[in-house]
Amino acid sequence: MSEHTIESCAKARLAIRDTLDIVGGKWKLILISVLRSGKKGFNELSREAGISPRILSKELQELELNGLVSRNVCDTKPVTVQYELTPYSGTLDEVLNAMEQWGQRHRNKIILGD
Amino acid sequence: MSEHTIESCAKARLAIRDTLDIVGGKWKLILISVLRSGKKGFNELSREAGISPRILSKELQELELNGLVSRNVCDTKPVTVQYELTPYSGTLDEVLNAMEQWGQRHRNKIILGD
DNA sequence: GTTATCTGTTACAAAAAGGATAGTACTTAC
DNA sequence: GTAAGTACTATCCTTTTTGTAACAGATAAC
Repeated sequence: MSEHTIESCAKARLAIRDTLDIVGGKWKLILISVLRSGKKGFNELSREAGISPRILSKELQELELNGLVSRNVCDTKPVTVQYELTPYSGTLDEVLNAMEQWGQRHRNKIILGD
Repeated sequence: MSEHTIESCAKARLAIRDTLDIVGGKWKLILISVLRSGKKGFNELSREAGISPRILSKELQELELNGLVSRNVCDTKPVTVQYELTPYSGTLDEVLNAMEQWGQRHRNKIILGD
């Protein structure tokens, strides 16, 4: 695990690129993070994440395409749609947790004067 | 840890955004991954990572600014520069490992027919 | 019928990111 | 002095990403 040969790093790079292709960018991980507190409607997501409808629509489609989010249309008065994390999205938990922890620690490090 | 309240998710989102600000984008994590196999020169990095000098220069400056990479000028015949991971970059190990694992598993899942 | 809510889409614009190519400055080898 | 290697930088351009604003279709409330 702590070996970093040239070949093992080539594999690592490929894997990282793959991951970035799926959840890279400004919004994917944020949206998943938001959805962790439960299923949400479209406008709800837009407000909570601070993302414009246009981008949100695109991001959700990509997340759904990659099996990370499910979209359920509810037969309510004004048709509502519920977005929800899939079980498969749980495989990203380690990534999300690691990034959350690092972000918090780094922020502390900066605040405490580098 | 498995609680995902609205407030805890707000914190999580902030932390994730912080992390993305530092190591987001197409190259940062790739470069760190490459440097895990040892210190590298500028052209060496450019070749191994497949990144153009202009972008490489910019990315390295940002990584150095954030204390993740150190730049050492060597007093050799043609002046060479060695880029190396700092100890602090080790705090990203969990993030990198998690992303590597996820990328590999996801690739397998896709190859094996989704 | 006007207004409001919900889920989006469309058209347009701006900004950020990334890439290609060439060139600079220095040194060493031939 | 010519070529080649080091480490970049400058310029220009394309692509990608993100954002803003408006609008559409459907239903309900007033």
